[in-house]
Amino acid sequence: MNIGEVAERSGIPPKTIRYYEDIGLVRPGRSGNGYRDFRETDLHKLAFLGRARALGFSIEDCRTLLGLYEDEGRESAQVKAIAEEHLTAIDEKIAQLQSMRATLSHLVDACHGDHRPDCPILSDLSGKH
Amino acid sequence: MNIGEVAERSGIPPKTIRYYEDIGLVRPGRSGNGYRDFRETDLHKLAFLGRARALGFSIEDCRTLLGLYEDEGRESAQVKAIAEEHLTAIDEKIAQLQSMRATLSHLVDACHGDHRPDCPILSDLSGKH
DNA sequence: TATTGAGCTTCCAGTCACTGGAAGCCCTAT
DNA sequence: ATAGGGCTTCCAGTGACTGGAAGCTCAATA
Repeated sequence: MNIGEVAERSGIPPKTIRYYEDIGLVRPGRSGNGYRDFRETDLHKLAFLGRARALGFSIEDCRTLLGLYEDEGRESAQVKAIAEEHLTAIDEKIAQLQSMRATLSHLVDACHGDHRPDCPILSDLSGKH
Repeated sequence: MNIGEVAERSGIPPKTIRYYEDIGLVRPGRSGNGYRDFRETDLHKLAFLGRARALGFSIEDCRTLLGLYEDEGRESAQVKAIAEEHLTAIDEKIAQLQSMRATLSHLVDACHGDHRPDCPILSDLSGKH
């Protein structure tokens, strides 16, 4: 399978697939012409990576998860630990964004947004007084 | 004022202040010994930047906001437009994170997390079947 | 057979907003 | 004289790609 077909079937762009090979996440073979030659297992891996990335796992987490996936002797506790840690990180990010959102939303509501220069948003950013 | 004092009073690390000078956000003078020499207005600007960054505005947004802040002839509508656009972006990020969170949270709950290898998280990532 | 054009290759650079580290100057206190 | 802390510049690395250039391969068409 050439990279184009794999890209289409996995939903991952060719550039990204090459990058994943660079950093050792997949190791496709090569055809006589120098083209990458992907097997079904490579496609499967890439789809796995696509889903893991869509859940926000870092590349290093993905690498570990892929390793666990291929390790018959894994303990589900290892997987769960990674997922829980990631979940905590997501919760922290959400909380941070919601805090920004709250402040910003107040400021936007307070700004009349017309041709005059007075602006509560800028006042706040400048330290109010 | 030397960079150390400005860093302490603005809450922005010296490295970051130098970086802000590099990209033209602040333009401190220089003392005879080559040290940066900050005035109160520079400090004020840096504090402004710190607050804007804390609300998640990009550096380019910060540059624009700073420009508007210093422009007596600004229209508050310009400021509000930037803030509203940023608010929308924040809402999109929150929605995306919440969607990840929901999926991941289900998977974590479904995983018993013990010494056995069966794992709904990995099953899901691998495409289930 | 010659020539398109699409698809593939590698390599380099850029993104964003810093951050770490190295090498070296300046200033104050002991 | 020396030690330390603070300051300077410059270079490189972060994460995860992404864009672009130069050039090779392949299938189809004129």
